[in-house]
Amino acid sequence: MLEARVKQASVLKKLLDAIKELVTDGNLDCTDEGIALQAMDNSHVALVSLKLLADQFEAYRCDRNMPLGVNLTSLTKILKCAKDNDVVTLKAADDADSLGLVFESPKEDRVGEYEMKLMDIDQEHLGIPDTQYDATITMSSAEFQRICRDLAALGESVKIEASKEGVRFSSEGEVGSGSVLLKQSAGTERGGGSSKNVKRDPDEEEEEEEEEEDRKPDVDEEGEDEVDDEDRPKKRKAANGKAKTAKKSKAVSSDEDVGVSIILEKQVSLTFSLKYLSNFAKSAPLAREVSLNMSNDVPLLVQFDFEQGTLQFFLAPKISDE
Amino acid sequence: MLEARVKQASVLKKLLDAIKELVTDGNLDCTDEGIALQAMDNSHVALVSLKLLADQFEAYRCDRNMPLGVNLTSLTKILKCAKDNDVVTLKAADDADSLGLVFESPKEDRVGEYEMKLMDIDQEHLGIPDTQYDATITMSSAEFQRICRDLAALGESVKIEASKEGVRFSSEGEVGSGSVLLKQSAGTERGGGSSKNVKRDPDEEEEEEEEEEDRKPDVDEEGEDEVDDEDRPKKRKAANGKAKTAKKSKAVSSDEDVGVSIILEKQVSLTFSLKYLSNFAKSAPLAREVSLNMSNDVPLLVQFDFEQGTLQFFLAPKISDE
DNA sequence: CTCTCGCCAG
DNA sequence: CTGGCGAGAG
Repeated sequence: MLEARVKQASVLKKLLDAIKELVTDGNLDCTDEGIALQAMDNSHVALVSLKLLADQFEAYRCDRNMPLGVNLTSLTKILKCAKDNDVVTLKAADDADSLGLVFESPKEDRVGEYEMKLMDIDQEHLGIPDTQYDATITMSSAEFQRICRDLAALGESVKIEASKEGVRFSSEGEVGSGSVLLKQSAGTERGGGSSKNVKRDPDEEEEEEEEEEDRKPDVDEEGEDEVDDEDRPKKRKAANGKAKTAKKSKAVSSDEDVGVSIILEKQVSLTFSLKYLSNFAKSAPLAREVSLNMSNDVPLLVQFDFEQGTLQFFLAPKISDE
Repeated sequence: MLEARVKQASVLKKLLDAIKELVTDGNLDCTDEGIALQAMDNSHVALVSLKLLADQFEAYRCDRNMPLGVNLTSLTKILKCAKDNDVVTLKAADDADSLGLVFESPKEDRVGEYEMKLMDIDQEHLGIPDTQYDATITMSSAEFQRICRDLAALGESVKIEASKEGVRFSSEGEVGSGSVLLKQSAGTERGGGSSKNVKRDPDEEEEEEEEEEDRKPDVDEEGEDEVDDEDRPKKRKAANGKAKTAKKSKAVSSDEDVGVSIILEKQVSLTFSLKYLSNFAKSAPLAREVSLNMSNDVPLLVQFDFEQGTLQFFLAPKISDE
């Protein structure tokens, strides 16, 4: 059986708000590691991958792996019956054909109990390769959302160009064209080689400043990128792990300005459908930061790390990237 | 002639928002006691009864009883021409075929004068029996509205079950089923026999506690209900009066949490159309509290007591209560 | 989290 | 034309 307790219904509500437009049905894959959902969007263009970690639940128990086929529209409806601060408990018996949801008010004077019918969903579970990206941009999720909304007023697609100086989002259409350039935050500039300290956590800046002196700042370009290729990926992976951990502790605590950080192996310039990016950006309420991970001619990964887990979106670039 | 002055146009606006969907035409019965409107809803399923008391008007004069047949849709349109804080004066000459409305800004620097055509409405004035109900639930009107909205997402009807422990609203439909249980607020639990002090006003709790010792708390079930039937109704009626008065003084002043109180003669379980209940719940802006009065197989009374009077809705239960 | 505005459906 | 729903702002 499954029994998973979430302290704040708002987290689940935000998650569903974030993905329900892209995906209407999907399997909640429940294991002892947590709950995951992976699905192509309705038009099979984008991929959504959600992971909720077992140890980040208020309480979690899953005796047996089970895929719970849910209609996300229905789930959204039912979650609307919970107030943001309610404690939510998800329950499913083995082989159950319904998912139980219990909403308890913090004062425990109000209990809502709901049952949602489940469905069988044939799921091609896609393995997602653990790609190393040429450019990783970390920025405020709200800013990302704002940029998508602004540029969507102009055109259908956005060109994202990442260089050492910053990242440029540009779009054009009937009424005109526009672009937003975000400069890398001071003190965080990194070339491809100096990739150990990835996280833009202000608390870590001192440490980073020191290490910077032992390194070669701002000198690496594509040519050099080739030389130490066997070494770097491993380092970067470690850094990513650190970034994630640090972010989790911050997501709830601080609301100071999120800077823009760019980790660059190689300049990239890719064009994406703004319709999809705007949809991805709806996850902004989940996490202060978003990371955009890009390599030329490879699907973009847009990732939100939040308290309870990770939400990833993948989207292939438009072919004509000009 | 009639001349009735209301200090805040917002009250009238809220009233019309609350009933205009149910009733499109009705007689404003003006007497020296005040203004009343009673009408079946458009589909003749529910009954709406509004009473505005003469002495709660800023000024009130009615020389002669007169029914003013108004189209509530038109009245709503005209009231939209008033700002919330305007002082409204309703005027009607004897045998007039129109109702005059004057909107004066509080600073008296703006006066709007409107005339609305009246219509002749044949009205079967229904006597509403002064029923004693087996269960009276008093709760936050906002919460009531919320529950109606939530459950309306699931099904067409709601089963309301009142017991000593609390009240449960439940509904089911295509996507699943749901129920909300509201527990009676602490210190307010009452059986049917101890029904003199009805109001859940915290200020009165001490008094209630004392009197309770002279009574038989929580021991009455159906069997006993029969024995003192001649005695209890009178007591309870007095209590209802008290409740109303106390509520009025609170409606505007405090916004502390409204608890849930349940006065129970007998457990009841009734099923109602959520469409109608949701419509009733639209009156929530009028009053912090709502009372649901139920007896098995008898129409539900949903009552809102507000500063200027009382708004009641009656709805027959669905036949299949299960 | 509530209220208001704009969009979509009946 | 009106009401319900979803999104954005205070």
